Amino acid sequence: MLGDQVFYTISEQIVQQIKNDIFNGKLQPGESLREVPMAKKYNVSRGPVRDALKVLSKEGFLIAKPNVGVTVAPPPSDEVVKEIIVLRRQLERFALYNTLDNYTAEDIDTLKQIMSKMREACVQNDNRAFVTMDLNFHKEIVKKHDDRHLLGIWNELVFRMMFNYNRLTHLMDSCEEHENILRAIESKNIELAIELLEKNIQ
Amino acid sequence: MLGDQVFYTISEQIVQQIKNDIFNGKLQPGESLREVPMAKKYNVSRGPVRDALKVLSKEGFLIAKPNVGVTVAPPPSDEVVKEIIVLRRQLERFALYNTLDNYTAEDIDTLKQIMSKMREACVQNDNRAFVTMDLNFHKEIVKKHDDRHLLGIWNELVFRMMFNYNRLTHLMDSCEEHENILRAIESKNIELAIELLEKNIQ
DNA sequence: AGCAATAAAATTGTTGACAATTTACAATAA
DNA sequence: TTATTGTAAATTGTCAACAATTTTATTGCT
Repeated sequence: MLGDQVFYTISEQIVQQIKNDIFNGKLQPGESLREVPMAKKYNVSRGPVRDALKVLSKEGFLIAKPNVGVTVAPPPSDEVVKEIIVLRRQLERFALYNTLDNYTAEDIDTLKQIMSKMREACVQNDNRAFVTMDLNFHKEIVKKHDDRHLLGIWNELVFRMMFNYNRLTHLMDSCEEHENILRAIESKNIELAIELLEKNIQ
Repeated sequence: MLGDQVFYTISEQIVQQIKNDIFNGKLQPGESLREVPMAKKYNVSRGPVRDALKVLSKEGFLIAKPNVGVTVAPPPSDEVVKEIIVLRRQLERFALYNTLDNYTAEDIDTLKQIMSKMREACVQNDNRAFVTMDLNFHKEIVKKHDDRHLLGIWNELVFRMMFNYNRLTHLMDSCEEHENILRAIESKNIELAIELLEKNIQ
């Protein structure tokens, strides 16, 4: 899930590692994360571990309590996941609605590149890569809006969906859905693009 | 904006201080925040300053760049604020809808206490206190839902509204609106409560 | 056996120092 | 004059140690 950056601080890499451990069940809800043993495990000082835990707490993956420590957060309930989906639809609709007129060939190209990787993930039956590209596709739509706060909020929504990372199912027809969205975006058909976009978010 | 806790770490207090500085214009969008001078200013070591800057970055108040530092984020555009309001309405509606049946006398009491403080703020013409209570009122509604992820998302929305903290206007009729919401909650009139709640969010 | 008090161990919060990276400025070449 | 290179200063990232707080273990009493 690391992105455009080329180099990553130790702390950032630890964030990613812990996320992966949560996603693949190595870290269970309620489990305590201790700075000292983790620093030992990763063979670094407590500083970057501490930074990582702070970040993950704000992203909702961990629950921090001052002077006590952090525990792994439980995943959102199905009920709340459904609501997140509603919120995502609203947010992405807004983003697309306000930016579609400004899509450049470059933007389309970016989406095409993501589509290409998504297709490959379909072919390879690589669920993880597929979900990553799926989210990247949607992220590009949100990023197109120049107010970065929108992306900040979107991230907060998507982080919380990602607890169920391994349950996000790989649907071959979802590939085609994204193609259709891309086509609608390319032809600047706002109604269709939004309709297809919303349908896709689930 | 500090809440239920009794004691606060140095880092948490610095978070609050920086937020206040952003709210009252002492820190302007684009301005760099340097760990070393800030540590000097607050007469602490860099550690808690660093922690605070990390937290504020994830909350959207600051923009962090690895190895470079952090700058104050620009406020959200009016357009995005409007969207945040839409998202808030959706989220708070969801929260209230799913919890109204479970409201206890204690819950009502909590809301009444907040209302009481809000009334006082109205009387004293204290805009800051009023806005704080306004948000606390809404926060209680979201907190009533036992999945804390909902509150996490709500916080993310509200943090970004708070850039315009000093522009959030004090409306005497808003006091009454909250009273009406409270009354509808108390009598478990879901339709009315939700209608009034949504009307109030702006 | 259960509970309370105390002590010891573990852990978090903070500090100051060193390493790595970026920024600012000066000198040199085109 | 402008662009490039080199150096110094500033800053961030990380480290190890100490202080403060919490958790766990032990002891004593009922």
